[in-house]
Amino acid sequence: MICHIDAGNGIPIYEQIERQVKFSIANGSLLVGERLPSVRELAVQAAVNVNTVARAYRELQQQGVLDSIRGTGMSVSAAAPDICRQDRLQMIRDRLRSVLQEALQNQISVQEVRSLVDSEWQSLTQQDSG
Amino acid sequence: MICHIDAGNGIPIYEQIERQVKFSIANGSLLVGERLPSVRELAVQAAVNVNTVARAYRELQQQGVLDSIRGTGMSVSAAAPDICRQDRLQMIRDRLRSVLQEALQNQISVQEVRSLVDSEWQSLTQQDSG
DNA sequence: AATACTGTAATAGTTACATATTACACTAGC
DNA sequence: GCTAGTGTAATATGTAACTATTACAGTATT
Repeated sequence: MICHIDAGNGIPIYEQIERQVKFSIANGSLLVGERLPSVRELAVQAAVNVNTVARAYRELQQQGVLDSIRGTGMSVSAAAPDICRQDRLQMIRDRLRSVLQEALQNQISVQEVRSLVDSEWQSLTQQDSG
Repeated sequence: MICHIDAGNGIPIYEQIERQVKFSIANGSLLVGERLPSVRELAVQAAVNVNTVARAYRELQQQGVLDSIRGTGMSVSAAAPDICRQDRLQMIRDRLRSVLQEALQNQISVQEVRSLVDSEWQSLTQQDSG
């Protein structure tokens, strides 16, 4: 589990962790029953406080994505893949919708948006500089 | 000047106001020399505190977009259209980039993103329910 | 002068997020 | 039993954003 935290995107850190765990499960990078890194371990790796990771794990447990075994750790629940595959595109869709809404309200055309998407995607895939 | 505030998009209110003023100037909805609504007036219209509007206006003034005349109000500066036209797509681009970055990091394809853009755009243009 | 409007400023209180620190309860391995 | 590792919880601190309120300084109109 590698975790990328972007401090400048307006999404709380604990939520970014939640999202990335869900994506990893949807991808198959995390399998049912597999152990997650401990809160302390992930906190160090992501340069973040233990409480922040704990909050992410707690919410994922409440959503039924993770099983918590006190003293042992967190593991991917049996129901997790279904949940996460369902959420996979929806998570992106919601963020996208917010941007498109602003664009639409301010007289920006679909063509301009499409063009921005393609050019930015190309810029991101050429090299992971950002 | 009609101002749409979205409480759930992670962007501070004062910044949303800034952006919408800039878009309006870039669009030609606000012309050079034109008076903006007073801080109190816009605060009521947007259901927001006066201080929040004042902060947006102050920052726009510091960027050279607005001229402030104490006792009279704020007006669109001569330099504003150039600045705002330059920022127009860039503001959307930056938000878009952040979403695309998350999509890319989590194994979502360009095709899927393009499809989301088109379907969400259609959903937004069919009727302004959001 | 009086009034009503401007922007501006200062203060205080609230909420959300994140941090640092300490402690507790549980489990596994020796 | 001891130790080292789990998740969990409580407390305190700091910061950013927002609100509410009050006050002040300038301008325009009457």
